[in-house]
Amino acid sequence: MTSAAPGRGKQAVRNNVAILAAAREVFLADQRAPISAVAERAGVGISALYRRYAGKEDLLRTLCHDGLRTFIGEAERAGAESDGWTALERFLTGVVEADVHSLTVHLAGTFTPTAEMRADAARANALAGALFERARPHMRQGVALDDIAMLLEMCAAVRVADPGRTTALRRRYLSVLLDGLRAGGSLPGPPPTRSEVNGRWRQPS
Amino acid sequence: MTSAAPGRGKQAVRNNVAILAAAREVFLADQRAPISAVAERAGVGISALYRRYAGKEDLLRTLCHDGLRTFIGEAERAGAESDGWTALERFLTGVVEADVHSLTVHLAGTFTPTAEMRADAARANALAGALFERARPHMRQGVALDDIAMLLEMCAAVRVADPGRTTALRRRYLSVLLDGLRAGGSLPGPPPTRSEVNGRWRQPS
DNA sequence: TCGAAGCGGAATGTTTCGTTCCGTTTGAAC
DNA sequence: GTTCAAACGGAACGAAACATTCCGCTTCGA
Repeated sequence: MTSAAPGRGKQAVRNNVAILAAAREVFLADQRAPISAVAERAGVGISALYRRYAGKEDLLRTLCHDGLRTFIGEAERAGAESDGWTALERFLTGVVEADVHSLTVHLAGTFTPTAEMRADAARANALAGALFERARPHMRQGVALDDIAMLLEMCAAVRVADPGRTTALRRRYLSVLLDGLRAGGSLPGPPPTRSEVNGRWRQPS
Repeated sequence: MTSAAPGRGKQAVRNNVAILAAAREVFLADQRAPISAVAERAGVGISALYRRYAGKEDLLRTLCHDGLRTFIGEAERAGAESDGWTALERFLTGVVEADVHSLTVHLAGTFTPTAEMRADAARANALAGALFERARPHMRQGVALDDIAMLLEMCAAVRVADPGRTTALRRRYLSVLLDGLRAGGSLPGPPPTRSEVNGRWRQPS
């Protein structure tokens, strides 16, 4: 599909990217947005969407999978830091800035995950777990890996009209949270369980 | 409507409460829930709803206004604490436990506020501002009142299937946030502006 | 026994969307 | 310049989700 096809090859290549970018923006702003909003934002007809994706669910799944891969990439890159705390900090900052959480957790439940996605999710979890373990000595007692997932969720909840400001504010509150993780004393109650954190994913039927 | 009416007075009184409680539960779980879900949860027919409220918007407005009053009540009660930090802490804990935020901010934009609501909102703001000022000496530099609004929003984003666990987890992360607020050092970027925080409210047409 | 206050829930009308379909456009190959 | 498969745009269609209305039935104080 590079340029050797008869017909509108160039436009098709451009649209491949435009559609994914538009879908990202639209579904980040509203996970329940209609698919027509994606087409409109991409400056494209609806048929251009259906030529590429079998349906809405397929598009959402693709988007979510992309987010998962970004998550994995951030984790791998941050793992190169020599200091454990710095690594975790860099990882979380990267994830928050990419707004990966809105692409993954918030879209979960709107589609049936593939086997490959579940494998990637497991890998993502392992990487995050490793980062967490390295950073644990720098944190207060009782903090668990699943706490981190919830903190990311909290950051994703920060949202104002301007996307740039949204990112800036998230950085601000991630900073508060990270400082809170290093404070002394113990935390009230137990951390979330694995199933509480993963409760959003739809089971493959 | 106590018991002097002909017809089904007793049932009506019971339903008054049941419907509001059901609406609270349903709309806390999903702000876009259909009104029929409220009736079902209350164990009541749809007409019982429409006898009391002019429509969905009216019900949502009532619910939101109740939340606003709870917010004010918490602020007044917490204001009685002698220590400024303890007062803020108690206030925020109370607000988070009552899940007031999901009832107010999350429902804003789904109805047109009344003049009385806007007056109450102003009063709520003033009370929160007073609590914040008293606590400010205990907090790191650069924290603003509007930051507090965002922190509440972040807590409201914590949600798992079991409501009891949801409350417990929110307490846990509120604790992290509060410790983060007292940490040293400055925060990245400016706090949110008033309009960023209030952007959700629909203007009275 | 009466009848007004309440109620349940089917019926209605509307809006919102996902998906399909078909006529049109594009551009590489000849 | 002509051809034709690849792509498109967007109207049309059908299904689903909802808010609201309506009407016949129930309850219970007088």
